[in-house]
Amino acid sequence: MNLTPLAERFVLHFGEMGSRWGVNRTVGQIYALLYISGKPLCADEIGETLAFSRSNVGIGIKELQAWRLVKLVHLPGDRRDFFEPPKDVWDIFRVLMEERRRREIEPTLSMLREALLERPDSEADQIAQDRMREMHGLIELTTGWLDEVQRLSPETVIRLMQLGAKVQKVLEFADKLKFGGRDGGEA
Amino acid sequence: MNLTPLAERFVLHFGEMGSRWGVNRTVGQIYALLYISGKPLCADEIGETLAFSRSNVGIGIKELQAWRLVKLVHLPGDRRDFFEPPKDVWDIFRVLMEERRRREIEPTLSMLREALLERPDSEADQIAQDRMREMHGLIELTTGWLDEVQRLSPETVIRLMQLGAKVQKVLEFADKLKFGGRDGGEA
DNA sequence: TTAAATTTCCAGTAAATACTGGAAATTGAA
DNA sequence: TTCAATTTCCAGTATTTACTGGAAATTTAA
Repeated sequence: MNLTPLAERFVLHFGEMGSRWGVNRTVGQIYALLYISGKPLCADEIGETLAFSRSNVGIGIKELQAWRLVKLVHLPGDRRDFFEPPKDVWDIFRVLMEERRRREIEPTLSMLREALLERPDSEADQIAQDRMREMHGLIELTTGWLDEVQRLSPETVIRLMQLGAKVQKVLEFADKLKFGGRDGGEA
Repeated sequence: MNLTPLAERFVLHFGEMGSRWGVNRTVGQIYALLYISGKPLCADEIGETLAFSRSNVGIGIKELQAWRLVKLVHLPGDRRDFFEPPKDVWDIFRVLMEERRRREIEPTLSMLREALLERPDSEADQIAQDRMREMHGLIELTTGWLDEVQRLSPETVIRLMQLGAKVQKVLEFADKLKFGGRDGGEA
């Protein structure tokens, strides 16, 4: 399979960006190719198009599967493995957020929880623990919020985003109408 | 300067996590150390505490400055450069979001904008461009929302987060009261 | 059960990144 | 202006990560 100049630019860009997103060039390019192809591709097709060795494609796909960004599909009458990304771009977004959270946030949250259980036995530890408590509070708040948002339908989330800063006005109304914080009471 | 076991765990953890956040071990550890120290540190102190060469500390600090995660300060009667992170953890959060957006999102947005201006001259390009349009729409929506949210006070953002999924109820009210989308009209 | 197609694994190699120590440049007090 | 303190730069080395080709294992149609 041969790439059009348009497709090639897209693929090369994702290869470059890969490193900023925690994956290597190969993985970035493979994902980009699958994303714009509009149909499932098999490992050989990918390797041929991007000029990667068969093994390299295999490793890349395995990584994308670990990210839940591509899934394995089978075409009737063909025993090869084919791969495709989630159809809906919102699904991709959600998965990406979940995975990044799992990899980048959760380990730190665990560490902080443990560290905050200990009794500080010096002034330095006292200060350090205070700082950790601040960080912990922020992470709890934002991940808790993310949990809640994920329970909303994509349509609601879209509406919310379109509302933008006007949400402040809505909030002021909420105050009057006694919509409180997450405990349901007033602030 | 010597680390307590508590502080050491924190520092080592951030060293490990660094790679997942797009910085190396050195940078992660330096930042962690500055974060929990509660006072500005100079390069020598950092290098001595973490057992890094003086140059390595210099490079690491430069990178943290590029991220706007530490700032240079001077202590009276001392000509050495001292460094400290923003005091407020919400500032750190905001800067982190801004920088990640600038590095991870903006380049892709530019590329998509350009690619979408072109006239597709094959069915494959047509499909590819459709996919790019989807991605572009999602990014525009979310970054536009982020822009708006940044205009709110931290207190408002905190309240919003604490509201969580209950925001849906508020939105339903907003509907009745004719709070519309970002254009101010009704949906 | 066999054999061809396909995937996974692995050892070796290539490339990129991180790190060091020292030399050069810069800074600021005297 | 001088000189000591401090920072920045740079070349070389070490470490880590990426990639390849082939061999072994697995799968499935016949």
